[in-house]
Amino acid sequence: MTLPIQTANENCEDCPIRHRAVCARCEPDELHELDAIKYYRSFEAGQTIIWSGDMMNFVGSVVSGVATLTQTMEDGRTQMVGLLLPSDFVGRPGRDGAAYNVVATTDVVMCCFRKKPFEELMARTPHIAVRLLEMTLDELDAAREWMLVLGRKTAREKIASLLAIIARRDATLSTDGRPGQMVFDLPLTREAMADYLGLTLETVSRQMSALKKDGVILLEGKRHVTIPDMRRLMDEAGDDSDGGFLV
Amino acid sequence: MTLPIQTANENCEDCPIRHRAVCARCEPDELHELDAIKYYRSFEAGQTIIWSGDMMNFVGSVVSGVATLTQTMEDGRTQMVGLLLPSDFVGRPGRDGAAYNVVATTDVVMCCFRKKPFEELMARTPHIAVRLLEMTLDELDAAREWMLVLGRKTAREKIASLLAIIARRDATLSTDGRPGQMVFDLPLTREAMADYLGLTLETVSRQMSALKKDGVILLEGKRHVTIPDMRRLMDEAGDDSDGGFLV
DNA sequence: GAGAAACCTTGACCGAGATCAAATTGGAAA
DNA sequence: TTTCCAATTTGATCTCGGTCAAGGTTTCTC
Repeated sequence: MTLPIQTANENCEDCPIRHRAVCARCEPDELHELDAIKYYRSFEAGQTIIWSGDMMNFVGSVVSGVATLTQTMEDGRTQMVGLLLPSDFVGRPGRDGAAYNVVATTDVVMCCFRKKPFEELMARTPHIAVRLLEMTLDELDAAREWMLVLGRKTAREKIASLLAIIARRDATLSTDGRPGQMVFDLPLTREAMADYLGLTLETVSRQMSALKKDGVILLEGKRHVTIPDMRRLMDEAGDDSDGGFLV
Repeated sequence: MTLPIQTANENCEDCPIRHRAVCARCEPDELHELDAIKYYRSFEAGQTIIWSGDMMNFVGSVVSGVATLTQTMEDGRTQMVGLLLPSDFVGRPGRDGAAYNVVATTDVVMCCFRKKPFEELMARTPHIAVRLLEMTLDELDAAREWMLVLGRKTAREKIASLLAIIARRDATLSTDGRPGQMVFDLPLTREAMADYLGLTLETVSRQMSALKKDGVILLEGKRHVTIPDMRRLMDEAGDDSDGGFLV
């Protein structure tokens, strides 16, 4: 499992672009040039950041908060195709139209660059493009991993897969520090989970209840989740390995 | 619809890398350097080119033939996650292990570069990385488009979506040149179609028969397909637009 | 051209997940 | 606290696509 979910930056000062998305190996003058075309934008929870089809005159990355990428059919069926977390990159150098809706699920701050100057800088600076290429290849792997989930897994396996991914991203070890035990708050509603998994929210709810009844997860309230045995959860997810979890 | 299916090169001499994948804007000396680390490999239909988990000491692109990217669960469920056609790029600069099986569905010729020198060249040559980034972003868009198909479309819509994609890639206009009419040979077995669509081969067969009965497609034999009305097929695919077909 | 082996189609039946329809919970506002 | 409303759970029923099974085609081999 390698959805585009990543741990927060470790050494970020003010803008994740600087060291994760683009400039891990930038020279000072390149950083200065990036600074010159950089600006920040804030969004409230629920607000749409980008509409599918919009002109996009910027690229950027998430500084804080969570946003989702979704595609929608005209009859309303929607499929989430990605999750944007701090340090994740948005936008396409070399293309103007946005391909999906980007919606803030929490309050979000983005660090943006005007597209034209960014592209020009990229054309002169190999490691910026190389870094973006690496990130994009990671996202592609994640999207393809998710195609297996969507195409071939059962509802129970889908839920377990999603919980495993979220746990990997931002679970804390429980207070008693039992190895393999993880605790976290779900950052998604049941409906958002359903949109991610290609299910209905009723099925999500039923499978969450089933996993709880079977002791695979513990629930306090609707959102607070404890995984007593991560290995067990991975088994339920049907992953043929540890899913990269222990790598 | 923008699966990683692309039309064949228009100006290719011997190696698609030269102008599509990497070197559309290469200087002569860069081309020469690429030549120095380039070699060709041939594969027979049915042969596995890369096993998931294998060490990959090369990157490259398809010169001729068709290959598939598949992921498999230990119980045998498999999901195709990409189709490789002439000019498509394979491999990850910056990563050693392959993430999926790559299988030749026809005889395939690949143009390969040893990974280390390729990475070094890329680190010095911005437009190589920029070009690969553009291609990878296209593939990412395609994968995400496919997530909608896998997660939210009905069996009939899935089949129609796949036919539309294949038609867009390599259909010829019919002899009478009727606008909107397209003719092509399916490059996939029913089982491969099922693996692409997250269905069983029986369901694929039934839906093909249904589309035929309803006049959406005409079949001669099992593989030769005529689309009398492309617009009608797009409607059956449930796409909210022309799916990029007329762009 | 006979036989074999893929490949494909069709039918009967079943079940996982969708749909429709109430409850129930829980957090925020008053 | 009480009310309210969105989020969630649970139940009853239905349906699409899966599963199992039997033939039918096409292609390859000898």
